[in-house]
Amino acid sequence: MAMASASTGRPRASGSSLTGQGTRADILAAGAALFCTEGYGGTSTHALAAAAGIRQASLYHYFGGKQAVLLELLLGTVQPSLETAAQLLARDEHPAVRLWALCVSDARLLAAGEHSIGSLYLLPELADERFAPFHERRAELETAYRTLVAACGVDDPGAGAALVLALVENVILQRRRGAALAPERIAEAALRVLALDPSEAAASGPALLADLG
Amino acid sequence: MAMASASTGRPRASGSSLTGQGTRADILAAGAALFCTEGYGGTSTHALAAAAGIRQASLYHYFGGKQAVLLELLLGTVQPSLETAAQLLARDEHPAVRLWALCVSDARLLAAGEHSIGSLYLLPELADERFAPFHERRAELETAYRTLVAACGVDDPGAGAALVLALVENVILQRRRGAALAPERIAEAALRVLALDPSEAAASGPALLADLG
DNA sequence: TTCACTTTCTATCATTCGACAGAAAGGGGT
DNA sequence: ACCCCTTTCTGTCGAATGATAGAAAGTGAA
Repeated sequence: MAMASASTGRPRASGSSLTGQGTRADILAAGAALFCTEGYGGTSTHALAAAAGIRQASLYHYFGGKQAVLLELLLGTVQPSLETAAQLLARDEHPAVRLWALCVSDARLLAAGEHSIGSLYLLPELADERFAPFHERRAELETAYRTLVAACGVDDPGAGAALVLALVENVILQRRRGAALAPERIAEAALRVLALDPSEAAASGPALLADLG
Repeated sequence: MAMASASTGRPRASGSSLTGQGTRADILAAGAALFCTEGYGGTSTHALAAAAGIRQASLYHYFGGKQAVLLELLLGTVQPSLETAAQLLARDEHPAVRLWALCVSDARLLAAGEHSIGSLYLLPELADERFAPFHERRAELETAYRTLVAACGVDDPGAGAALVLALVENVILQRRRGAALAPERIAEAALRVLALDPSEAAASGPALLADLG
């Protein structure tokens, strides 16, 4: 089967693959950078390939097209959030503490990476039905938030979850404009917006977070 | 000089100008709709012209290009917010009440219109320096928020304003996903996130809002 | 009517787009 | 050595892109 050793075939034209993870990863990295800065429609397959260090036609060996690159980026971005959410839902700490941890975790994910990959969430082109798989996962994440908010005893969990997500998601725009608030700060604000006392969650939250791995 | 009566010259090919405001307004309306749904790079001058009911080349008679259309849309969108903010800063009601009113006003503006025009704020292409005039106005608005937050006695007005704006701006994404929270609800949450009591602001806020016109 | 002006059109330009076909270049297994 | 497979390339396609030039079609005032 010749398991992908990622360095077979004709050698790469430029020795740019510094991460050494293979061409496919290079394309994804290039897509993350370009889609975030130039937009989706503003990024041509040519530019995408050039940024990845390959020719335009070679792109089609790895992906069906631009939209396949974006979809994979999107799915890869929600997945860590979903996994953390699932872990936290199965726990039995106080709901407010778990919600705090989820907020911190997601805010960190959105703040991480060279180019804020969460920026992809904001692309208008995401309305296209080809990205429906992403929206499904995203809806699952929102459900997780709603479940935790409901467990906190908030009267309107739907609205509460929307407010909490608003604070967390805004990290994306904050990063775009310069510097973002500290994740812990956002998590505290999230509890405050639900009319909950953030002090105890902020105290025992870090331990829970460290326990997740 | 023949002041623009907006109906001179050769008659429009299609009688689509239902608003009757002239071709320029048609182009802006088409731009708002297309940029929000297809993105900036995803909208061609051809599509823009077609949606406005004119030919592609005629676009260049009214605007220097796509970017001029977007810039005018952006500036036209912040302006109402800035005017309301200026009015509220000159008032002498309690700061929390004025902040409440500003949040409600902006949330309403973002929720209004057929296509959420605030969606334009999220376009990645806005990083281009050609849109610098917009970012300046936008920074002024943030300063207004910060001033009001500071007047409320919050210890870190910069972070506070960022959190409040996060809640207000998220109306854009909420609309995109379906239905947005009520503006009053967001304003209350904004005060709560600052550890302020929203009850009195929610009580006397509507009167202030009605007084602005 | 004639003139100046505005608006909109058709036609065209070089460039770039996404996508495909097919060849070249290497590695690994036998 | 040979063959198979993967990777990457060059070359090319029709269609679409942004932009310009110049003509046609209308208005209102002199």
